[in-house]
Amino acid sequence: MAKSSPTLFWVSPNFYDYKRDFAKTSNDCSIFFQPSPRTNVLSSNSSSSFALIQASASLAKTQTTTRGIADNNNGEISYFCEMGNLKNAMELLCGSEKSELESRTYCSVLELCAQRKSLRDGKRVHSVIRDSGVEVDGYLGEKLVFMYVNCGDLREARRIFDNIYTDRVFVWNLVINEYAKIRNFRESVSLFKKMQELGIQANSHTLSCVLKCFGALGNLKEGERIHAYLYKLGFGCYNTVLNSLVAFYFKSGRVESAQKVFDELTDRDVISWNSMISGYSSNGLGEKGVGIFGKMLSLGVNVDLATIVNALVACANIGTHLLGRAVHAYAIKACFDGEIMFRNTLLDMYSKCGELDAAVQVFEKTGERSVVSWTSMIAGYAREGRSNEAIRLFYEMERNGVSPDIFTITSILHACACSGSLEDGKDVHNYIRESGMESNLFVCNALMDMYSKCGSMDDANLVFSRMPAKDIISWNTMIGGYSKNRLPNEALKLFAEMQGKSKADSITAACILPACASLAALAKGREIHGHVLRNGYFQDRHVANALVDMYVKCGLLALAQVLFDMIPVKDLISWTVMIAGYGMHGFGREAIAAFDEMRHAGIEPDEVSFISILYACSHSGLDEGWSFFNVMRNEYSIEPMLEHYACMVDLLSRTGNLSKAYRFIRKMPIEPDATIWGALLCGCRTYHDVKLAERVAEHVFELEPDNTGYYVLLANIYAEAEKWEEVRKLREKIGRRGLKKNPGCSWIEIKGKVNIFVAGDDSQPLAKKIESLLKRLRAKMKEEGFYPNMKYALINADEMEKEVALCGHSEKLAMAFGMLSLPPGKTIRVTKNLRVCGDCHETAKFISKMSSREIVLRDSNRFHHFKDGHCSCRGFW
DNA sequence: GTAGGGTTAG
Repeated sequence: MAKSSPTLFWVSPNFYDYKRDFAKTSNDCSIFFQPSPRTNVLSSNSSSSFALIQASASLAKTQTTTRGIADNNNGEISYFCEMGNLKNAMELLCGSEKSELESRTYCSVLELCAQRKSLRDGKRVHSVIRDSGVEVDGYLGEKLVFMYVNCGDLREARRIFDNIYTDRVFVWNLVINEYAKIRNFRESVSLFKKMQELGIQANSHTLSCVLKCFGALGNLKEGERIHAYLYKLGFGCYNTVLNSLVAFYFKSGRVESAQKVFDELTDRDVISWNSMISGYSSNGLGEKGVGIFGKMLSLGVNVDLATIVNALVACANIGTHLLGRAVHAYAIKACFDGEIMFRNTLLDMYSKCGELDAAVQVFEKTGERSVVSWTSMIAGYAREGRSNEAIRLFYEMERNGVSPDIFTITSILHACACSGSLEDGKDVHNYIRESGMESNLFVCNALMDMYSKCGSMDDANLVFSRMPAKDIISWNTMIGGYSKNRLPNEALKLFAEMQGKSKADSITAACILPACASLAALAKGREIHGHVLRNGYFQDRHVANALVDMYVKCGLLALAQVLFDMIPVKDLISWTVMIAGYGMHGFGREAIAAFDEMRHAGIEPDEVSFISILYACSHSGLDEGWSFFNVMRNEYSIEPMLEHYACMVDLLSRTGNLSKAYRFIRKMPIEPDATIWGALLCGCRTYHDVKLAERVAEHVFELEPDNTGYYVLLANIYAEAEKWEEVRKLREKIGRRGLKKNPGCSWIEIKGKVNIFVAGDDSQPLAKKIESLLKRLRAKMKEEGFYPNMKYALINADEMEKEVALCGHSEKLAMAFGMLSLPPGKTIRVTKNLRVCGDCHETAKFISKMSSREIVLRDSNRFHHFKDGHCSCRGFW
């Protein structure tokens, strides 16, 4: 296709084709536009207007003098006002006999005060008026309101306004508009309603403002009523009103209604067109916005700075820099490129289109950089994940004497959060304190997010607790922060505290569900599920995924699967959660099937979904794991991370290929961590390879010298091989190190209450009953020959052996508690913080057979479903 | 007569 003419290009009904074509054929976009240079306002001759003022002033002077010196000062004051000499007018006013001053004189001074925005002088005039005892009648009162509004003292303006009971629509508009300016739209609307009750008819100014208010308040119904009302009042062809209506519909997301109003607008001006461009892009229809810009050009509509700015925003919205470059070229020819607003928008457009280098170029060529220029650049770096450069720029900005504002602060905090740089974040926090921005809601929310992402929930909580006002984002940030930082109890506590203070939304649900999942707090999770259903939050994919994950981790795999099937459009996360779920519950085959189905659905797996599938294979002892490992590297070019290697070592170890696993670790291109060696150590225990275990343990102890679990594991290996001398040596080694113990702990939720058990703890209310139940069980197990491993009992009872002997007994206590507290036949669901111990595993099998009830035990590694004397892990754990 | 509608950064 040949290059199209500028007109053809822009008015094309099928924009996409042209866009494609454009990208192929054009490098120099400027040729598509033929702008006429903008009229330079500054070059117009201002001396003529100055002469006009002088002439009228001398005329006033003549009039004053003809009236005579003996006359009062009213004329002279008015003369000074006309001259614009506020100082002299004020001096004369204050020096005059109060009784002589006329109402119209006050009015002219007030007018000038308003014009000069001098609240100080305005207040002095007001005080003179009060002293003089002149009646503040309607007209003077209105002037006072006008002055106070113009000088920015809305409180005082409102006080006078409420006292004068004016029926002049102009004055009402003044106040209504001022409330809208400070974004107190409710007050504007309330005054508008009052005005209507009083029978004061709105004019076009009123309607424009009120439409803006309803747009901002998201009140579609009321706005539509104004739409009908404005026709009734005869404003149906006022472009100012219709422009507001267009903006209102766009703001309310009613693109078609906006379009219709625009189509029927006969008297379109540049603002009408600009509103269309901005409205389209703010509704995610950047292409249409750019199309409107093209149409403006082809129709020869004069564009202004706002047009260019809006067009660039539309380009940024589409995300292709080629169109943006075309607008850039046009703007240069039309002489807009010196405008700081244009440059800032241009910079942002390039940065959002992924052309950071171009953005830097614009930034560097911008002589007078405003805070917006710096902030856009910082945000650009942060967006690309180049946090360090963002932070560097932040300090450079300070050195250049530009003060950051709220936008800068939130952008830089975001950069610190992304790079996890707590120190820089704290520096920024110091700056925030010094500059008094600590009470700003946005700043606080960004601060909490930064601290949470940098892993310091204590700091986040400090900010949270000192916030003067919190919104839903503040709560969600904290709850989500606790969840992500593995502080599920704190998350649940805060969620409870939130009740009655702020209404939970779908994001809250997505933030709190992982906490329920991590604690296996099924009752709480179900409660939130109810909340999700009542509010229709299941439509939110984050919520749906979090719900599936919660049920997976609470042990209700079947329910998780039902919910998963109900998700209409499943994303990568949905699939990954389900695949991991199958894996955790020992359904390796199902995990593989789900993985294949996901790929058939055209969803590309990422490194996390590969961890899920590799984990599933290893936990079910499936050799297919190897083919997935290779597919990941060869087909998807994903470099294996420690987690992937750990799965492979686990798979080799479980399937008895211990020396292969050892060689595999040795050949890893990245440094193995304790988890990897630990996986092999587990294998050594399963296959009773003491020799290898000793070699492996050396690595493990070197990498994680303080992790008790690994010492216990090695001790178990020795004990099972009846190497008591080695057990003793190990004990000595541990004694020298003075290890912190990580106590085994299990919990079971009954009627929503979480009951926690620690090994050896007999302070539970049912402790006696639990003890005797376990005694009876033990005896019965012996009787039926269900007790394969009595080796633990041989160990001498001192501290180390006690831990070995008692290891995992907390789950036994929890299971017994479940048997005593739950009705017969009801599934017992127990969660443990460490891996389940072998003895308890046998006990659980026995209980499931003897009492014919299912036991679902979640340990730190996976799920064990015990039924009829068998476990779903089939010995793999 | 005085005012109003669209305008860059999170």
